[in-house]
Amino acid sequence: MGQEVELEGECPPAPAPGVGHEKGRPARWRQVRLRRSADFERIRQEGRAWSHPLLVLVAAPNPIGRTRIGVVAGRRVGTAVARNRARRLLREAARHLYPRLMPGWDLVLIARPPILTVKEPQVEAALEGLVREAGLLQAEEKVR
RNA sequence: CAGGUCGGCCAGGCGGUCGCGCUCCGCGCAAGGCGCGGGGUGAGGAAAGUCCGGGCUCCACAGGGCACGGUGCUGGGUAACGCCCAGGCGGGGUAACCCGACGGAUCGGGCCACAGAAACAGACCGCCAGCGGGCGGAGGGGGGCCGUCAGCCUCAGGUUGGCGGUUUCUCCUCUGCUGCGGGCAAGGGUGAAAAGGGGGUGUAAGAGACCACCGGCGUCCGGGGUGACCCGGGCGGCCAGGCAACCCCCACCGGGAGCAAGGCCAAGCAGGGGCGACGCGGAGGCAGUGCCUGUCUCUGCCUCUGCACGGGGCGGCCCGUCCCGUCCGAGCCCCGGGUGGGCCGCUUGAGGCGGCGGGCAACCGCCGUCCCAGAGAGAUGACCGCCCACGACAGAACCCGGCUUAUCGGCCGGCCUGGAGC
RNA sequence: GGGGCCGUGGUGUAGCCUGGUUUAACACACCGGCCUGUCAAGCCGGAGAUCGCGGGUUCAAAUCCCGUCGGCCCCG
Repeated sequence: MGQEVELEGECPPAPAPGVGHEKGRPARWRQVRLRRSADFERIRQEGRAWSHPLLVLVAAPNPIGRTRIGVVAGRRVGTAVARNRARRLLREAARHLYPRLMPGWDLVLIARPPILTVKEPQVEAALEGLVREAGLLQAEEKVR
């Protein structure tokens, strides 16, 4: 628990002081990801979903007060190489956007096959659109 | 130069910014965890499909028979293989070279549709001689009849003979059709496949029936080779198809499960129900009991043990073997409850590279040198610039050896064929 | 990591084990006609199949063998 306190003080709030620039210290991916199958089940059952041709966002609030993210690429996406690529794109996009997310939510990102045809900025733009639609961006972004 | 064929290698590169797994060093902290800084390192030739073979681990070390499955020319390589190398045989190609489930069809069973006489056993058409009857044709002989001529007589007429004719009878020869019981298997036809090939002798007609040659098959002898097999010679009868990716036979191989194997630590929980061998005996010990006070009787409990029974390990069965148990009950089934954290296994290995040596080769031996991913929602990505033949198939999950499949292209080398020049 | 099943007209299946002779069968769907005022049902007729793909065995393969591709399911 002590580590989590430390982590909380270090990661999500950090970018806030910046002048709207996302150059803040990103979170350690290993600590914010979702792992357990039960978590995925819970989020997809209780959460709401927003979709885009490239991916689907499912979000549900959590009691931890931090943002946690899980990434999914099903067999429909393609072979192992294709699924790895899809997950990497989603992780990279989520990493860039992470500092601007409202804490206290669990997010599941589900890859769709067309994601293999685009480059990372487009994935990031799509994810940002979905997050804004879901109202999970930090206040400063909403103002802007 | 063009075309072909075989083999080997590579799998975008460089620089910058942000980011990830593992690891080492240093520093910090309410410290065996986390953070920061720095260094090192980080997917493939197929990592794939999971089609074979091993290592490793566990299963009360796995023996025999049957069954089941696999493999199938020979020799070698290997930890092993269904892989590789070399060789043999067969097939394709002008050649280099490539392809081949390539043991057994006189142990046996089964199948070979349709067509065809017949599919492993025969005769439809056909060829042939014989026999018998019938019908027909040709030729001939005889008799009869008719005509005619001649002779003779008892001259109306009769008789004998010649010649000619004959829708007449009979016989013989040849021949056609048909019937019967035979011989033959050359030719025809059917078929994917039909009893060696074509030539001669021979015969009633024919046939490997016989004769040379050729082609197989079997067998024997000699020679070469470790062997598959090859070469030469003799003999034999042509005894006689194909399918074993149908059963089968022969030889060889195979115990089962799989790193979620398996081991350790920590945490947590709650049990309930059903089925189940309803035995016999021996030895020892302890306790109680009886009176004939003993090396005794009976009862109960514990331990060991024989037989029987139940269950379990063995993919299946039997034998064998081992283990647990026989009512205070092994084991099995159903319902319910808990955990789903950490560590080891986990990467040094039949390992890579270089050299030397052996071998035609696959491969092996010795020496030197190197350490080269170890995740656990699962690490390689994002963006920019430059170069070029504009980037394919595709991601380790215990580890190796193969096979198969996918793949943009590029480089190097050996060999073959054709053309031109010197 | 183990194990199993299935690919046949548009759809769902049969045929495969035991190869051949049937033109690869059946139902629904489709097309045309009859019936009806119309539709449906019914009746009559018709079209539609590289048997997933590539090899092999065989005289002959949807069927047997090998390889390969795709889909589905089960166990841990």
